[in-house]
Amino acid sequence: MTDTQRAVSCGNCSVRRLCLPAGLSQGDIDKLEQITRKKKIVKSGESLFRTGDPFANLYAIRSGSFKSAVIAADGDTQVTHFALPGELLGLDAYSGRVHPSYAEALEDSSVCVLPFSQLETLAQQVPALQQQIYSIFSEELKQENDILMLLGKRSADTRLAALLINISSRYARRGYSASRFVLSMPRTDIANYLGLTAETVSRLFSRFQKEKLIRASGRDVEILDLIGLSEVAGTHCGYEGEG
Amino acid sequence: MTDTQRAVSCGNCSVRRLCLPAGLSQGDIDKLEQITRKKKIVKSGESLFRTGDPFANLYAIRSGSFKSAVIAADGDTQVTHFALPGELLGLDAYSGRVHPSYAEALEDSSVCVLPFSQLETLAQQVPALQQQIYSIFSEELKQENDILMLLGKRSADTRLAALLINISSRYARRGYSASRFVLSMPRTDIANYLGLTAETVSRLFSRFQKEKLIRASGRDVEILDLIGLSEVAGTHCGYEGEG
DNA sequence: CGAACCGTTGATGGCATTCAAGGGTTGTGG
DNA sequence: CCACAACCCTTGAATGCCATCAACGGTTCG
Repeated sequence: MTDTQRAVSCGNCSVRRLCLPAGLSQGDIDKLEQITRKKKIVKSGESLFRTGDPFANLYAIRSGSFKSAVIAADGDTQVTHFALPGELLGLDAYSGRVHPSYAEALEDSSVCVLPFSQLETLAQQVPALQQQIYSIFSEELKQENDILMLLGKRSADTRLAALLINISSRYARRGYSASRFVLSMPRTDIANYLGLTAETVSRLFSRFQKEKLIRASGRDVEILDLIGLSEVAGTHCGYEGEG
Repeated sequence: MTDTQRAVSCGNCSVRRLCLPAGLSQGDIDKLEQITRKKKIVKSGESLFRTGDPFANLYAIRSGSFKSAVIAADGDTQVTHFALPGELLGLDAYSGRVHPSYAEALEDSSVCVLPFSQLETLAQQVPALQQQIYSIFSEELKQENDILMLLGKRSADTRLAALLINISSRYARRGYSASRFVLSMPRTDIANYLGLTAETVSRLFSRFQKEKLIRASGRDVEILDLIGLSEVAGTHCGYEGEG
């Protein structure tokens, strides 16, 4: 972990429209910047926080990606989220003052460290920030409901198709290609997240490829037939995350 | 829908320790009461709000119970939550200004209507209320993660056992018996919530009864062997909701 | 060069769904 | 008061989807 005291501030951050500053005036952003100065580098495979760690900060992803997961009593884990730049990690730790989940970098990544007590105080003074925090909480709840639908009702192929479309649209929102991207997570994480096994996911990648829906080579994915893929997803990319 | 302008205020509400007033001083509760005056009666089977309704209020359950659910593009629904007195409904509607899910009474119920704009303003002035709102959001996120684990990884019997223990502990917290209670929802809703079919749930009720874990007659349930039931749940009643 | 991890593919089996039928309860209207 | 419809719950039998077990090739890294 390293601190990079570069002149990267919210005002010129590439994901400011997707992050806490969204909807804030320049003056408010200036105030926000005073508590987002500290950055942290997390290398691929390293943890940003672990289950049980005391809650002190939220983390805003500047670059890279993370998975977050919960651990059951028997040690079994469930991946609950793949997080991309602009998204906040640690929101579920507020009520218990302890992180109930852990977050691990899927690639070399960088985050802003947000001391929550300071954020709380500032939000008390800046209604727009307050609203943005509510909005992020609310959005996350909405997304989780859509994932519940996916896990509760959908077949394996539908789940994977929905995930691919979801990731595609999230990349697109960040200015990257919607049709071609590199997955940052291994098959096992995808499988875990979707409530499947790695073998099933691998078979589905093969099948989608045979059906000319995608072209995939390892983690390199190209969507060839978005309409077809959407049909497999049943347009249950109502779970579109953010799009 | 009827208004009951009785002298039921937060200060003497039976679920105040589980609801918004938790952690507030008497003075703050007095302020809160001024925006929680309006009550609403919802009869069994009626909707409190529907998918797509504009967001204006949060609702705090005073008595009864609700299910909330999301509807997919193909009309398929997924029950996402069973809500008991003291819990808040509508939090997922903030960011989109529209209810992404609907809430339906499972029995004749009563709620407090909380105009969110007023709640927001008050929270700006009362830090303890602000914190309680964060806490409720955060708690909800934490619970959803636990449900994801249930749906993603667990067998049918584990899911049902975990739900029974969860409901039991939530009733207990509200001063009712933890070992004997009446489920307010039909088997189909339980099945939908757990990602199963009604037939499977019914079979499990029978099996649990044969194994002397519970005694059940329709929706009337008595837990005979909490230890045994917990073992089936794998102590994955880490999804304990609130216990 | 070997270990560790990752991804793929095949064969087999089990668990939950699906399809089907029947009984109990509630509520309504003749 | 009875008949009938609409639910709700239960149980049985058969199918099918996905997990499990197993083996193997590729890549990375020490």
